[in-house]
Amino acid sequence: MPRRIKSKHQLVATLDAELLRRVRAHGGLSRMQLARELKLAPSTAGIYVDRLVREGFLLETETTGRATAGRPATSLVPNPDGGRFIGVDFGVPNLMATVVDFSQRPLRQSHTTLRPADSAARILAKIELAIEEMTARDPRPVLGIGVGVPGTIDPVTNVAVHYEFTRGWNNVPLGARLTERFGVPVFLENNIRSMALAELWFGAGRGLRNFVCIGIRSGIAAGVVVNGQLLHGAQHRAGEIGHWVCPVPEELAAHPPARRQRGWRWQTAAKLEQVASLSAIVATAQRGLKRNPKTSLAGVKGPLAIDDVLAAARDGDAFAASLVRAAGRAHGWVAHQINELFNPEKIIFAGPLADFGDLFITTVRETARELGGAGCDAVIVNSILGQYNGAVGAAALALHQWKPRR
Amino acid sequence: MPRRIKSKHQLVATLDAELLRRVRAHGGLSRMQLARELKLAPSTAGIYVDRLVREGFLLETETTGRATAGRPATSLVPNPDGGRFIGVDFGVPNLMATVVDFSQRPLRQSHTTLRPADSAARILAKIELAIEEMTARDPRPVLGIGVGVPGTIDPVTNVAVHYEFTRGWNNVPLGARLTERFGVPVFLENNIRSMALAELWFGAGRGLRNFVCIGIRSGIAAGVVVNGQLLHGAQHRAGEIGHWVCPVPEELAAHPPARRQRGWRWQTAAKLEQVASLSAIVATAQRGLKRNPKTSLAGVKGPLAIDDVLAAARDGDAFAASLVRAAGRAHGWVAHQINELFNPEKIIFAGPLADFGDLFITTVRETARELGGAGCDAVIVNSILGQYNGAVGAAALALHQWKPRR
DNA sequence: TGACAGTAATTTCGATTTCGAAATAATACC
DNA sequence: GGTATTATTTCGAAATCGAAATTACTGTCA
Repeated sequence: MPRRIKSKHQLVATLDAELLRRVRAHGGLSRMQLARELKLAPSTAGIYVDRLVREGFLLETETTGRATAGRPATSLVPNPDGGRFIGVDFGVPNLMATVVDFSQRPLRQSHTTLRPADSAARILAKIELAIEEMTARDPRPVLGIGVGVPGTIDPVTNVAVHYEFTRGWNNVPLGARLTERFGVPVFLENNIRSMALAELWFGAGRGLRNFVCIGIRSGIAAGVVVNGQLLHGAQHRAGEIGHWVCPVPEELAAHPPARRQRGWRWQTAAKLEQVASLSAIVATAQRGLKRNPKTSLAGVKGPLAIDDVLAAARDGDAFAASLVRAAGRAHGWVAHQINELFNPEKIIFAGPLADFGDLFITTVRETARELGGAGCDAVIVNSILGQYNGAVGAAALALHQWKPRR
Repeated sequence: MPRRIKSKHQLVATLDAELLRRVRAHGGLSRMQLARELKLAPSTAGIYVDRLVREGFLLETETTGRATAGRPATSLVPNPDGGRFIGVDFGVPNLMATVVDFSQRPLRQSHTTLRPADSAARILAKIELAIEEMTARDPRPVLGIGVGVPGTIDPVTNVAVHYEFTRGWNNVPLGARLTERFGVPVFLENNIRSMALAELWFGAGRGLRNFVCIGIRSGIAAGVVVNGQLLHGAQHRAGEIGHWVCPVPEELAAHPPARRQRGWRWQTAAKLEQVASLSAIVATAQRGLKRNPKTSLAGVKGPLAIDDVLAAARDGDAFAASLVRAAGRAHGWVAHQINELFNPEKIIFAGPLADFGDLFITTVRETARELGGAGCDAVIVNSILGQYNGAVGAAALALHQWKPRR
């Protein structure tokens, strides 16, 4: 007789949640399929499902056309009215929020900006405002809140431990604060990791057990999924590839090189973030304006923004395009390193460069293939989830942890 | 992040096996401690322990001096006579074998060499011979065999899939072959990963949940432990950092550089393995003999071996020492990258360079600290397990999977 | 068209496992 | 000797299993 390690308590505690997760992931499963997936006796699966149906969290749906013999399965889907979850994701310039229903469909979204000068208190206030906005004029209960936070967090105490680019952002008791304010469970996660969760549950990572999501915004970080689970590291600081010391594509080097080495340059001090993040690209563009008088970027009023560079590249501006391509080379190197180390099924790029289109990702692929010799096993793709990516992942974080109280 | 149900077949196969693992790890646990660790009711823990004692796999030991009030706990330890396990680890030049008893104490070890020209069949024969030698003149039953194999393996089918440096080493049904021959369960693992297992269970990784073990032999690879489990990757090919494209320390560059860049050099094509593996170091030493007439290495007869270089470095030869230091720099860069990506508790170096002493590891630490700016969170250490490292890990692999049949 | 075989999902219903709380055991400290 | 404290065992209750019904279909053949 096979013995289970999970005690009754632990099993009961998580079985409801796990069952709901599977149903959400597949969008409709029968009792038998659930029993097989969770390795439960059919009778046990039945007991749980029946209870969740009775409580209004699952709906039994009519079986759609089958052609197989045998009693048709009754499909179970999450009841959209089971409750709502809120997700917030913020980074240096943007704060995104979303509400999703119980079947994880987004109901509403909002977007505000944060200023680099904003204090921790100000950011907290803006988060609370965004959450209120999401719950306004909708009587259905909110069951949980997820927040994607830049920097390191402690998912046990729900404290935002540190973020290097916001003053005073140290040991902010974000979880406690929001729980107190809204009276529902709050879950924190690092924001690149919540992007990875979004990929895992809705995006290019659906159904995969091993993939890496690389988020390129003002910083660069990786969310790593191993065996279907997020990698956190000893101090929840895993994925900081922005600090990787990397080769520098010619075009992105701070000073023109003395001598070309097949288009790359090595500097001891070059961190990936200072080379191929959005802010680094903008800075390089700014520096290069004089040397590239023909570029359409010269006509931009005020300080350059990444959107200017991307728009110019899209319109065929050679200088802007060369910068995008150079960033693609740097990230191709990253993809190669990650592929060799993790051997993931996919490497997913997220952020404005990914939303931008083919020029970037094609260069990434080419570079990774070149460096890999035999080729790169991992499929390299752009995220297709768009900019609410992190917020949706954060909402799903709360949604996926939630379980009915027994 | 999904808290996954450890259902019966998933993470922890059976309570019996898990219980034995815990007892081995702690070297003596009471029923209560086991119940707490495994989150079982005390009564349940009691049932399992009693049965294992009855069957002769656990021994109840006298309680050693305590000072606490309350009924003293009866400590449980594995019965050394519960059975023996054999571990084999082979790489390009060496084949190591060991037998351990049921309490994972090594009983005997052996060492043979393989020649690069050896065919797959010849290697298989040598493995079988080594195993026989281990079981000879000892009537106690062998319960399992673990093998650390270079290259990729499939732990499900127990096939050695591929190894680039051995001719004909493709889809070798090593597991089936040995099971048939010896009639016991056989487990395969990649050999760097079995080194990591040895560290996890006996070495510098004891008690840690997140660490990385870097093995430097004729190739370079990493065994990664995340949440107490080995990382395998989608095709069981994770950890191939030997293929990483890396900066090249001056001293190890194939051609003297045109211009120094703070002691490093970047080449698009430089793979870590071609720069800082044992064979690369030997090759560089050989190449550098002419330019360094004063080195004691010039006096070595025949082709250089890595031991010559290490011995010379230990004796104060400046050229040899500079090569060791340069390898340390390269691996310091590796440690930095790994630290940022995984945020492990430790980074453990294994192989002759680690056995060699401080010169190497100190340079690694310094370089990692420099590159990390704020410093490197992970503790960087040498393995202290010596060269039977992988064999012991392989034996433990079998030992830890084993469970009494019910 | 309607019995009937075939098939697969679900339920039913004891059997088994595991739990949880209370009882018991074995010590230290007073 | 009594009390406090912790480990282990006891024992009824709850969870889960597994195999055997039962149900609800499809397809086939008279």
